[in-house]
Amino acid sequence: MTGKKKSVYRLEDQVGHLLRRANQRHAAIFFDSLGQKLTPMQFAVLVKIGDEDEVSQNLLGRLAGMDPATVQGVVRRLRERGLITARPDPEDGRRSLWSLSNTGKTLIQETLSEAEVITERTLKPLDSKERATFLRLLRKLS
Amino acid sequence: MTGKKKSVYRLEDQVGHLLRRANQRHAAIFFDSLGQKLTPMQFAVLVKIGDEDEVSQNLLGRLAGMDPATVQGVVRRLRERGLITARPDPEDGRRSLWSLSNTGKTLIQETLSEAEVITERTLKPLDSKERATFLRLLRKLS
DNA sequence: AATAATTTGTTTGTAAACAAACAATAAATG
DNA sequence: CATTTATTGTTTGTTTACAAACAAATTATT
Repeated sequence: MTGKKKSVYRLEDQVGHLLRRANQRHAAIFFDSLGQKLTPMQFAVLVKIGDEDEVSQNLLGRLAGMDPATVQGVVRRLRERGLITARPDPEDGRRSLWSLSNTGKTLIQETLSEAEVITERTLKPLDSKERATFLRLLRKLS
Repeated sequence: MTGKKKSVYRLEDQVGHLLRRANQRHAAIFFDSLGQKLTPMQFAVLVKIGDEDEVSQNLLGRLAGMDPATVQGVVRRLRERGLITARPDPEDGRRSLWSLSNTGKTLIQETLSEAEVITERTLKPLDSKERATFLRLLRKLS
């Protein structure tokens, strides 16, 4: 009477679904506190440009984990708002080098502490030990 | 000489960034195996309609974790492909009740086992115990 | 029954996300 | 040097995602 138990596909148990939901929750938390100023990706791009001083679009995409076609739009909108500026790379005719404008620098400084609160709020359901475990395993999946 | 250590905001350590990256990886795995047939959300919606037999758009959104405005588009495209059909709810003039067409049922049956492989591939970097831990903690964050 | 509040679904607008195809430049290879 | 290969960035098209404002139908309240 033994046999293979019929597997039921439950969407809410799938890792993909749960990752998506966790992402949604984080995005909502982000929007709640910084939504009037920046999107998560705009923030990420500003942080990364700030880290590196000057970066090409392609490098920026690799640093922030974005497709080149996606970088395009994010960078354009930040430029339109005067948060970043570019100069042509003297050594490579294809590239332009992006850096933070003063407005951009100010905005990042203003929002960095908020960003830490966002991370804290996102991880609130986990205690300190769980957080470490979760982040360690999550890193393996990314 | 003690003092608060200056906190450095590293994007790649933030839970939001890692969740996003893990999601990206999962989406890529999904696309690799089912990308020519369905998107992750189309698949999720089909599964959920199949679970419930008949559902309204709003309920569908809650079941699959989607905004009503997002459900719109997903449902429209599935209908255009003849994978789902609707009838007006006789008891509520606002609703329409959606169900799988025969084509939709067939497609789900064909793809369900692939979906399990996708989950498996996504979780590959974790061993069995890590998977259980990860899913437990991830659930707390969604 | 009349009014208020809720629920269901739509529309518009903005922002990612990425495949696919492409042009231009640079680097490697013969 | 000439050709091939790789890199950088763009454009187009499709899909998801959600805020915000809205119309229509239902339910609750007075």
